[in-house]
Amino acid sequence: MNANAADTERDLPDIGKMLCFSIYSAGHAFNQLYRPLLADFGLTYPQYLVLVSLWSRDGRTVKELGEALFLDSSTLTPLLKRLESAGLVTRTRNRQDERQVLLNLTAEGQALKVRTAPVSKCISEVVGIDAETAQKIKVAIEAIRDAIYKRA
Amino acid sequence: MNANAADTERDLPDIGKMLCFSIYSAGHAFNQLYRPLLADFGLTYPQYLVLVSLWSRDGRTVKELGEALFLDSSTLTPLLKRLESAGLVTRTRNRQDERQVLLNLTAEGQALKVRTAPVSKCISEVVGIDAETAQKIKVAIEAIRDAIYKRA
DNA sequence: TACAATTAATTTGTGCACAATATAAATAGA
DNA sequence: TCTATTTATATTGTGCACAAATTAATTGTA
Repeated sequence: MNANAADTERDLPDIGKMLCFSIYSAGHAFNQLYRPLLADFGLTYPQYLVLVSLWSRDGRTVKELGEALFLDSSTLTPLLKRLESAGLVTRTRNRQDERQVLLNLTAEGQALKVRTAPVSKCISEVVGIDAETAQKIKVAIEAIRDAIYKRA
Repeated sequence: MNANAADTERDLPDIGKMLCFSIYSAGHAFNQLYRPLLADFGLTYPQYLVLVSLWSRDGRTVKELGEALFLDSSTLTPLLKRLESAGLVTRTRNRQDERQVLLNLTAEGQALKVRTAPVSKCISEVVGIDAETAQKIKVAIEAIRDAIYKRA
């Protein structure tokens, strides 16, 4: 193999060396880990993330929720309608600004905060790393995510 | 706030503290970063990952590809049909075992290996971290992914 | 050789995820 | 005030992602 071929080889993508693929595949792994646990409550993983967001701050608009989750309204609107159909959230137009839709948890939606508590405990047990290590990895991944969104 | 309330609070999920959410949102960020770059070649990010896999080992079955990408055939079959329609891969039943479908790159599919080389270069520039740091993060994420798949 | 069990791929149905577009309300400027 | 622009949601269309069920081929076993 000559020098040029070696140079070319070095730049070519290899699935085993791609950081993006590790993130992509780990995302699927988490989804599959959450799925059966959340299915007991009739929830999907993205729906659970919406509820987690609302549990810490209720009464937000779709846009604010989207900023927290890095999702836009075309993803959230149908998802929120499903949560509304399930009786977990209400969607009401803001009287002060009729463009906005305010999201509020119902009593049942609030109650899931406590009822689903064992889920997050189970997740951290399976992942099996200590809080500090997890925090370090999380910060590193967030830095990458934020770098991408800054440039793009 | 009494001790019980503090204990309860500690266990409740917070989107800002969840490692899984950083992975989930970083995955979307990568997808959005790749999208316009790959659109020039008529590819989606998952389609690109399939091609990357085949570039390093051509002639695999759907099952083998799925094991490499952590995807099952119900995801891959329609994706591979689209790549076939685009003239990038061929799908042929294995004569030795008619249950299997062998995947092979066409000349055009092979050619994309070189033509898309600038894409991965662009990605690493935007992510903007050195190879060693990226490697460390990748290994940590893979360990989490593998821990999940081992238990689930 | 029969025929049950396993395996590989496909099909079906549901739910994200997102670009592009549409709609309607609020705001800004002339 | 009138109209152009901006903003917040919703809609449409395409493509993953996966569980569950289906089909067809192979293997195991009596």
